Amino acid sequence: MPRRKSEAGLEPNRRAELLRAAARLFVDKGFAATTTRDIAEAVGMRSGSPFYHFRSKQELLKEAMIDGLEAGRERLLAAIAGVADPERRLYVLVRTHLGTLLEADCNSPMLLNETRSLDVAARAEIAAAFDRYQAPWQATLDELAARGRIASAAAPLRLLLFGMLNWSGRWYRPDGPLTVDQLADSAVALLLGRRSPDLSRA
Amino acid sequence: MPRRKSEAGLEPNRRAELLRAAARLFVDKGFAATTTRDIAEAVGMRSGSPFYHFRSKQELLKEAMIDGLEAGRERLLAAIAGVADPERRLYVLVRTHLGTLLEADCNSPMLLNETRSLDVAARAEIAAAFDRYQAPWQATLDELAARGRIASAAAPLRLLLFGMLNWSGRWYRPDGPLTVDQLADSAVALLLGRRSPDLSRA
DNA sequence: CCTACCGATCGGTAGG
DNA sequence: CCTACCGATCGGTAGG
Repeated sequence: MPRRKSEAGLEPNRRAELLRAAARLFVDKGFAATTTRDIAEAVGMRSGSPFYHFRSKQELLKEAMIDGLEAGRERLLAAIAGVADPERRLYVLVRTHLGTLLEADCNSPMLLNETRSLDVAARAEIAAAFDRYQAPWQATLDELAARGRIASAAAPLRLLLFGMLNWSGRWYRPDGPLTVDQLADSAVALLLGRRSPDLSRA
Repeated sequence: MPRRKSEAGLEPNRRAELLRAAARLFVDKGFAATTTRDIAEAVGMRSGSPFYHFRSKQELLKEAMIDGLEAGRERLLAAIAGVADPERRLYVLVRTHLGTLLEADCNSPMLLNETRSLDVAARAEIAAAFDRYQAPWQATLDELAARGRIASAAAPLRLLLFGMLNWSGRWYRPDGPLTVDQLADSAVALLLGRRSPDLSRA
């Protein structure tokens, strides 16, 4: 069921619409299993039309990933602005990240999966965007390590942290027994070595 | 470059060979991006021949996943046999799981990703196999919780744990600075709330 | 397990 | 952004 016909150029940003639809489909079905026809149909276009906006299916993926990471980064920076206490800041980072992953309609971190579908040049762009996304995390972990609240801000800890958060995109169900707030609490408690007994019944 | 011709039935188990090749390719390129021709070629068959052993590409995936989970489970059970202390047993579980994931040539847990490509019946079989895989973990976590060494053995903790372990399949490089032993140490230290200062330089 | 093949689908393009 | 289309590839099958 196609949407209304576009009025010859009056449509402001079909490109952004395509990117959102593509991101959603890539997350749900995977890059290879998603058809450019699926994407076109999702925004009410004909099969060839996405190629008026993007050179290739790969470019659609690359742009969707970079846009998603950049939007996520801006959400992070806005959320931690003025949060001086590093423990509190870690919580805000975790909660905001889980929000992007589990609540926003474009859970971009899950797309990191699909980097393998890109060529070397595009991979480098993704890596750079992900580094920017990681920067506020690294700063906060460094601060926590300096104060002795975590053992180390070195690679293993940061990667284990992203692992436990990102994997939740695979199993978390919004209609399940666990709220995103509770999940964020559990993750932070685990990281900071607290017992968080209030969650033992979740 | 095809292998030698099979001598009419003397070949014992081409089926298992196909499953190993399929698992490897599915992990590396993803299910949808892997061609049944890729799989055939990997074991020196012609394009149509895998369908002599398997009804469909989906069946190949399902069998590869179940075999992988079952093999992983047997490795787990063998490794923890006779390990009475639950903290030590947790370490052995983590280390063995990481071995399956990062060292064995069939890192089956990564295939859990591809469950979405299966129909409902097959998904139920996978879920059952994964439950069997999880059983020894749950028992150990319950024991640790009963002794107060972790806050809770409820869902969030177990899922966060699998998350941080499984995600490592995405970034871990055997030729990198981190050994699998060190990674296992970091993960267990995080879980049990220890500081593990010996890893602060990794 | 191979040969030979089919129908369907897919990414992408020409030309407007 | 649509119409109309192409070449390539893919999962799967018949028949031996």
